[in-house]
Amino acid sequence: MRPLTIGTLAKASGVHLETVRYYERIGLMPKPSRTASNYRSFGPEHVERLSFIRRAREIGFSIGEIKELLALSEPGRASCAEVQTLTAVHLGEVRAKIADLRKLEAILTGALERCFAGTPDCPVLDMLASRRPS
Amino acid sequence: MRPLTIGTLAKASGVHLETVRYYERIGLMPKPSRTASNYRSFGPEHVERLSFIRRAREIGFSIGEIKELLALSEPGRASCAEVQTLTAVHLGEVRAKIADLRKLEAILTGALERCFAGTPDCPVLDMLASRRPS
DNA sequence: ATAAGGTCTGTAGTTACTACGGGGTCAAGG
DNA sequence: CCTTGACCCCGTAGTAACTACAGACCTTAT
Repeated sequence: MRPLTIGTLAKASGVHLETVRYYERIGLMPKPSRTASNYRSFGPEHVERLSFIRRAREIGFSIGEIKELLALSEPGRASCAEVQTLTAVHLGEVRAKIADLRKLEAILTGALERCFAGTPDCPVLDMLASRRPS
Repeated sequence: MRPLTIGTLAKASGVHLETVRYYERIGLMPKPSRTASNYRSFGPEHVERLSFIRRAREIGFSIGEIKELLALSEPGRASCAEVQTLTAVHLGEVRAKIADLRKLEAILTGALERCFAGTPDCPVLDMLASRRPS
């Protein structure tokens, strides 16, 4: 497997090309070597790291959290416990967000149901105008 | 009730002071009249509008959507149907987000459970390294 | 009179990208 | 050999929705 250009790496990892450069700028990806004509030159380890990052982002980890995960995943750091903690914190955030959204769902559903009941004024606007959540 | 300063308005409506100025800049709040010394001067109608905006934001409407809601709520526009549509669209988005987050919750929970089972390698990092969602 | 606290403007920082503009480079076809 | 199209370079600016200054001015109370 010979060196990949940034475009090939982007396709291989499923990350937008400009995002790869962005990750390099913020230090999430290492600065790669360059060809004679100053093109970035990547290897399979970059595909792996970038794919890791993409999956972690999809699961909702922040860039900061991913930096920690990557640091913890370096060989020699028997850090499962710390990864666990980080994941548990993130899981808590996800659950909190779900709870919030369910409340919103109930509010919106309630307002819409009153709409279909054919009330004179608009129940959605009423709700927004005067915090009557029920 | 005499005119309110921006700080009083902010407290009365529950919106951060700098956010009030921001809303004015982007045209979400009207430009208020000014005192002789150039202080903004607000009335109760501003408290109402700003509270409406805050509640709509809490329910997750975007600034753009709130602009529409405010336009639709002006007297003379019997627009309950349009408000309904907007709300239904938003409700759809909320439900989609809940569905996404529940998937994430399952993934994270699964990874953590395998952790507690005391496997040799870190299941969370394994999952991120090699898309094995099960 | 002075000190504390409120307000003014404009600008920059936040998160995680995405898009542009103006230029250099590479590979294939004619 | 030259051109055309696709790729790459860098730096900057834009996105959403704020939040946080800095430095100046004003008001209120002691």
